[in-house]
Amino acid sequence: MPKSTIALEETGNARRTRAEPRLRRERALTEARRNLILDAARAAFFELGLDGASLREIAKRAGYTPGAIYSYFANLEEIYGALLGESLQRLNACVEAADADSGVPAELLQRKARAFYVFYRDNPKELDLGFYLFDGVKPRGLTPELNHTLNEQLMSALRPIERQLLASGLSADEAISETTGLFAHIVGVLVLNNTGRIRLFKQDPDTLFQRHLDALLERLRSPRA
Amino acid sequence: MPKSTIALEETGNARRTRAEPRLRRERALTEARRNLILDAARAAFFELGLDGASLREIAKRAGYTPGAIYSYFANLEEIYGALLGESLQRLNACVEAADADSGVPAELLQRKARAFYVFYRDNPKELDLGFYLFDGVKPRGLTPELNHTLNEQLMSALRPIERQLLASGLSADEAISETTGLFAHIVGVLVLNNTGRIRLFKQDPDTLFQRHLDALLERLRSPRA
Amino acid sequence: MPKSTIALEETGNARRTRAEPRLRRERALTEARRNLILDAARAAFFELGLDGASLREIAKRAGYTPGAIYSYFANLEEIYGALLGESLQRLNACVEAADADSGVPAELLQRKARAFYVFYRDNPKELDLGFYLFDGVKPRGLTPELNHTLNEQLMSALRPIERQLLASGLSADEAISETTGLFAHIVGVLVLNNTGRIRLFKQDPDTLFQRHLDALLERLRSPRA
Amino acid sequence: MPKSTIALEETGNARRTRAEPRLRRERALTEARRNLILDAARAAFFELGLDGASLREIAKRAGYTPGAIYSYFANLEEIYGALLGESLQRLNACVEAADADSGVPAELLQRKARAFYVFYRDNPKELDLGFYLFDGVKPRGLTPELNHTLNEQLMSALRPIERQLLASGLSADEAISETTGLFAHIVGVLVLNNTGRIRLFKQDPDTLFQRHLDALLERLRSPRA
DNA sequence: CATGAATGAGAGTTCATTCAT
DNA sequence: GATGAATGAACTCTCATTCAT
Repeated sequence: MPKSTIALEETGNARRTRAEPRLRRERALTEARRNLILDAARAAFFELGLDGASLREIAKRAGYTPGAIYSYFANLEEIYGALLGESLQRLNACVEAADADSGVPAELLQRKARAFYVFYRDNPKELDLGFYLFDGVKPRGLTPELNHTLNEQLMSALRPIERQLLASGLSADEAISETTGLFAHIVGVLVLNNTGRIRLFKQDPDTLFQRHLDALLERLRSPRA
Repeated sequence: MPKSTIALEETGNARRTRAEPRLRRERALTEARRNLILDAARAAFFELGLDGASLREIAKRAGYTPGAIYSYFANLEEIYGALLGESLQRLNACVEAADADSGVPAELLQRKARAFYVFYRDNPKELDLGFYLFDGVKPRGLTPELNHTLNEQLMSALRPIERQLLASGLSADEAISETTGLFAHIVGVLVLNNTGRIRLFKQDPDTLFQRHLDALLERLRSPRA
Repeated sequence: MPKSTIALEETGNARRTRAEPRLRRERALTEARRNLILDAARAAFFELGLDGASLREIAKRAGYTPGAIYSYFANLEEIYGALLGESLQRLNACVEAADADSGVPAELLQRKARAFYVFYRDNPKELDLGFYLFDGVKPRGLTPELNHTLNEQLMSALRPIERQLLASGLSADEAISETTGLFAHIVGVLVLNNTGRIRLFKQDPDTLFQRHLDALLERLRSPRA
Repeated sequence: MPKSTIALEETGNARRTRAEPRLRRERALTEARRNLILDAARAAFFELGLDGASLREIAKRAGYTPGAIYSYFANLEEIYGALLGESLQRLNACVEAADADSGVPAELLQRKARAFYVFYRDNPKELDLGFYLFDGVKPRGLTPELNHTLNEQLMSALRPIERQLLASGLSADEAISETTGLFAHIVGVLVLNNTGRIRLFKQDPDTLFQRHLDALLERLRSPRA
């Protein structure tokens, strides 16, 4: 029975069916090469910053001629976009992986927030990347769809935090507002840290962040009347 | 006679005070022209951003040819540095000018903090400028001395805030820590705002900042036991 | 048996006539795909001009990848050549289709000439195509044989005009000379028109052409003594 | 008296007055270098055609690096424009220089027209140049002003012909119409000649042009009733 | 002090063509 | 027959900086 079914399937679009393995393999190879280029781009970006991550530099690191890159990406900005998308995916994974020993919302909130903070603290360049590509700055490369996707990914990474704030008794409005505030604080602390400004004040970012978190938790425990 | 005059000029800052009128005039002119260039640079930077404020563009706006600029600045980065210094001076002026109706420290604190926030909210490009030039990223142009001066100017702009925190009863350590936290928060909120990220969350920066300030004031009123 | 068949196929054009059905079918398919590519090329050329009709663009429109095109054409220029051949075929058809109500040579001449003129007036890009590929400019692609064929096609399109001039009483030499003159005039008027030069003089191409035709007809009626 | 006048002139804007010789010399040098680049461009264009006259090629021939060209021309198209302007100037000179032994309008007309024809017959590439830069094809480089100037130059070169037609008794409308027709004919004959098409018909351009001219003169002599 | 020509390096991008698969 | 990755060369243009004048 199965056999005849297969046979039936093979008549008609047999060519497509038989070609599938090859197609799959080639698609996988293409994907792999695309990733090699992204690796090169990421490395260049980490070592040299956005300005240094020129298309030529990326191509060189990937072992390609500049023109070859255009088989995989429409233009340089698309590479940046892909890099950012990838980065946000890793961020999401980190935040999702963060877990608490107990089921207490406050503790889970803390873990999620710390995961977010630590991700960018340990990968400072990724913060730059995120802020390079923003609404309407560069005309080409960052299509509205991609922009939308990237924004969604960012918001998705913050959702676990928002969820714990809701679970802690905040209203929807308050939850999103506090989430944004926390996000802003993390960004601020890390920007100051990355630019060496925090050292000026003889502070360290971890303490600053923890203090902010504590204050937030405290506010949750005893809300203003 | 001439000899002793020369000798006198060479001691201390005698050169400046007793300088021949011609020298003094020329020095003033040089200073004026330097400022003309800075004006042009600032305008270019505001209108076109850091990328658009090329040396050529600045020269054109200043009515100079590119080469002439090098009579007043060692290189482009030095112009950026000077621009930042100037910006910090204006920031300081804004913060100092902020005053309270009453003498209550909490109110003065609020006014000073708001002045700081508003300055960067209304001049978003100056924030970029500040973060472009940071420790050890760019080799040339930003000398250690200039870096030190700029850092001092930044800290000076925050000192009024720190002072009010002290006046409100915080310890020296706490005061500086809270100042840094406030600074970080402002930076974070504005970076998020400038990059269009705040709109994502349907928040607005003023509310976010005010909320943070309120929480701080609250903390000052009823400190944790 | 097979052997003798092969031998037969190899003599003369036996191969084509006696070809196995499979071969014939494949040849027909190849021809069809070649035409698909030419259709795509023509469309690209009409919409984007010669510069825009890149091999990539043609391939994309034909639903092929760039490499595939080389199964049907030796290079890009050969495509242009084929396009021109096709264009000349359509030109010939237009001129042949032109007919007069009466049998008066002068009227038929006018119709044929107008048909020629109108063809290029309404398809200005085809004129460009014709002048892009000319003697000895581009080394590759346009073989002497192809060049010969194209020239024959062009002359063939002008032959009806020449024939009517002969029928109107001109000598062979005069006929060919007037034909060339008419051709030159049409080309000149249309080049001027396509490049916007005619508007400069506030003239319109149709009037210009008609005036020239009238003068020619007048000359035919009352030849110089 | 003169002396004191001079002295008076020198006070006030003395610097400008004294600097004049230097300025003049430098301006002359700049002009000379600009011309060197134009020479290189013209040579490249004549030898390699418009496609071959790339900025790199022009720079190489002028002994410059590509970037240096931009001190003299805003972009490649501006070079083409300058080349065309120059060409039209020479055309104008040729037409103006053409003169007749007698004062008969018909003869002068013939001389002027021949001058126009001969100019483009002997400099066939300049015809291409003229048709490359036309209304609204290329966005940059050919500014509306430049376009206007070039158009004026072209019309100016045809004006002597128009004038003789008027002198021969044609109305203003007829004169401009015949001028345009003559222009079209010259263009047509030469395009056919340059692309090798005239040889196909075993004609030669000079005869073709002369025949057209004769027909025109004949028409002038015995106008249609 | 100021010019502005010139360098040299580099930017992103496009292209016809080739060729292993 | 068809793919599509890859080359290699080319393209225009921009830039900070230098330096003879």
